This record gives sequence, structure tokens and C-alpha cells, in this order.
Amino acid sequence: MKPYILIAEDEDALATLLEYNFQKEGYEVGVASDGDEVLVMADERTPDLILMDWMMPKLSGVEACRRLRRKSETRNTPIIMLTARGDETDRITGLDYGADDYVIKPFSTPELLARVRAVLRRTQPGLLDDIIRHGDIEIDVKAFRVRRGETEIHLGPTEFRLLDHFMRHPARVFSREQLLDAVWGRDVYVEARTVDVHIGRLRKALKKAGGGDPIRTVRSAGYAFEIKTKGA
Amino acid sequence: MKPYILIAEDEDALATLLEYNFQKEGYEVGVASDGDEVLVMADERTPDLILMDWMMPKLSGVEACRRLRRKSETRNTPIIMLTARGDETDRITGLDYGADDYVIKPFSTPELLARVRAVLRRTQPGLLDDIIRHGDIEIDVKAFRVRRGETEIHLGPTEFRLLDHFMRHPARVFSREQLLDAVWGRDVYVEARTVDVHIGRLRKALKKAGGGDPIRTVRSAGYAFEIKTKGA
DNA sequence: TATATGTTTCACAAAATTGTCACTATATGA
DNA sequence: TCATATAGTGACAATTTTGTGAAACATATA
Repeated sequence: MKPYILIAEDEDALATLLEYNFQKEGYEVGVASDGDEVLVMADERTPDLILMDWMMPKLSGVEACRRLRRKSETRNTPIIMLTARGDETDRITGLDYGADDYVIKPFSTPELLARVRAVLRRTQPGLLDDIIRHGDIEIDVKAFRVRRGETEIHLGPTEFRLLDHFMRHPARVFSREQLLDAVWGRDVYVEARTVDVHIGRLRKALKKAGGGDPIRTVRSAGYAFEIKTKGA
Repeated sequence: MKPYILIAEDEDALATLLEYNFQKEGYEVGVASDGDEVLVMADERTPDLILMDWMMPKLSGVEACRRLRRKSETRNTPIIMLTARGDETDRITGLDYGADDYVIKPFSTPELLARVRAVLRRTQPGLLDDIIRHGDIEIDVKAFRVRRGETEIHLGPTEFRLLDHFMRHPARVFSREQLLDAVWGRDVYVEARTVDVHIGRLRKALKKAGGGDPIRTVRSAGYAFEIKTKGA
């Protein structure tokens, strides 16, 4: 539900600082300390954005960048490079290999955050929105509210995150495992069938506010959120 | 704290003129020169009011307007549109997308300033003086007073700052940690649950003056201040 | 120093939420 | 149509989270 940012930085102090600041800003953060690790971690969970140090052990930032561009999951994942001051050659090379933006060290945290937001906005429209609407259903993530038509809907935390996830990826079918990963978290051991129960609870809550069932069951595959929108 | 006005205007000469005049009038001013930049800047610091040119590069004023309305921080930020003379169609479209007022170019500076004051007074009471009001609850920051309806309420310093914070960010859910940061201070070591106790006291004090509980508990997330006002 | 005022922590009760299971309902395909 | 796999759902015990009174502590004031 939160945007997931992968930070690749071998300098511990900086990595920790960045992790702290991004978490505080509401992102989920993964930290990789060399080029190899970035690739592994990006494989485990596709990040919404990668922040990559130019100089790293094992595999340089450029090279990691190039490899990421060769995998279909990360082909379009935005990458922001962190580089030392003033190397124009690097700048050009990096952009060639598919970085989306550059930040020159040293940088201020607000500046970096702004760049990240700008890139996310450009590449993943809707990811940063905190009010999402589909048909007559609207959620406000900052206010933790759900409405359907005129009716306020109360959801438990899990149902809320579930709906949030669905509404950010409408019409797409998710397996129970994918939902557990995205909504519960990747390291929780929970029965897959538990998803069914929460889907049921979410459906009941949405139904109580009137209107059809926006969640489609895809037998032997999973669930998808779909709602016929009439107007904009 | 001066009101912060964000000016979105691609024509340099006009932008500079506006900046100068508003600063002279005691506002803090940010200038964005295209539609994208408005979004970025509004993200960095939520403006108290946005002055937006109708025609801008990259992202038109209307579109920027629409996007701003999708973020909870800027959902209610007043927007004044600057448009070329006489386009009634635009006027209607713009109001649809949530602009609060219109000023037709060319305009006189005093006229614009007056419009801005009017809109600020209407939408952000307490910004120009030090009184904030929501529903029947009113706080006077300078005088350190709280009233609900006709009743004076006495609050301890912490409860006062807590209410102040809530009323400046209505409807938004804050975690206990965020509240500690904002109300207690960045570097205080206090148990998160202490917030609960102060919320409880604040609630009790507000209840004693009659009316419903304006503080909403959001399980596993935090608290939000919300008061049902009937009119817009 | 005594008193008033306000803050923090703690402990326990109350309430909401969760995950699992058992059972039922429904779809699928031979 | 029947057998089988898959999904829906009510119940419930365990867990998590919140509300709150009271004690301990802190600070200012007379």
C-alpha cells in the first residue's frame, strides 16, 4: 500500500539516514549495500522506485541499472542516481543507461524527497494520491475514510489496506499469495484461506452501503476489484 | 506565521510583480512556473492559498487544480484562477474543478489583494487573525482561550497544543508518534500511550461543554479531529 | 514548605480485530 | 448427474489495541 523504495547505498551512515527519512515520510524502505544485492532485492519485491548510489562495491550503479533494465519487472521502474559532485561524463552515461534523474551529493533531504515525489508522480500517476475513487467508492488514505455514495463505511485495518490495494490496481487479478504479500507483509505466516475471510468481510461492509459487489472472484486464481464507472 | 501563497504563473514579468506585491503585503510567496512545478511545490509545503494562471506549460491550470484536489492536504486549499478576459466557458469549467474564485486579466494589484484576503477569510479563518474555528469549537491561539458554543473551556498547555494541532489539520489521522513529534517536540522521550491519556482529557473537557466528540479514534492508526459542519 | 496544577506511567477493563476451523454453497468437468 | 475442487461464511478463542482511574512525579506559586 505504501510506495516501496529500494535504497542502494554502501555507505552505512547515509543509508541509515535515508532509510529513516523515507520511512518517516511514509514510504516502505529496503536497503541494499551493494550492486548485487540490489538485483536480488528488486527481484524479491518490485520496488516503486530505486535510489542508487553511483559508486558501489561488486557492481557499480550504472551496471546494476543496466541489468535492471533487462528484466521485465524492473524495466520501467524509475531510478534516481546519487552521484558525487560534478562529473558530467557520469551524468550522460547514467542517463544513457536508463536512470530517470540525478541528485548530486551532497544533497538536502527535502530536495531528495521532492525529486522522488516528482519522479513518482511522473512515472506512477496515482501512486501518491491519497484520495482514490472508483465508481461510487472513495477512500481517503490520510483520513482513513471509506465512503460509498453518501454512506460512511467502517473497515478494520486489514480490510482497509485490502481495499486500498485493490483500488490502486483496479481490474487486476491477485492470487491469495500476492494479496498476503501486499497487504499483510512479506514475512507473515498466515493461511491463504484467511484472505477469503477478509474478502468476505470487505464485501459485507461494501454491500451494507448499497450497490453491487465490486470484488470479482476468479476461480482457482484469486480476486479482482472491478466496478463499472459511469461518469468520470 | 505568515500565510504562504503559491503563485503559478509562467509569464516571468507578472510572476515577479505578484511576488513583490504579496511579499510587501506580508505574505510568504512561492513561485512555480508551470503546472508540474505547482504540484511539486504544493507537496513540499502546503500553501494557504494558490494563485494559478489558467494557461500554463506542461499542465494546464485546470488539470493542476484537479490533481491538487486529489490530495488530502490540498483538497481544501483555496485556489484563485487568473484567466484572460471574457471566457465564460473557462469560468464554468474551472469552478467545476474546484477553483474558489476568478480574477480576469488584466487586474489591479489592490483588487487581487482584496480577493485574496476575502478568500482567505472565508476559507481559512484564523490564518489572518489567530482564531481557528471548526463547527462550534473555537480557539484563540494568542489569547490561549478555547470556547465551545457559549462555554469557556479550560485546557492544560499540552491539551491546548494538541487541539491546536488537530484544528490546523482537520480530518487527517495522526499516529501517536506524529503527535508526539508535533505537539511534544521532536526529541522528547515519552511513551506513545501518553498521547491516549491526553486525548482522553481533551475529550472530557470538550464534552463537558456539550456536543459530540470531535476526535475520532482510528484503530491501529491514531486519532483525527473531525467535526460535522453542515454547510460547506 | 505547603498547595495547586499539570504530566507521565502503569495496570486493568473494555472493545475491536484477527486467524482458523468447520460446515455449507457453488462451480467444474467427467 | 455425480464427484470433486474451490469458495463463502458463521462462530469463536486468541490477540491486539484503546479507554481510563489512580499513583508517582514534576513544576510552579503563594
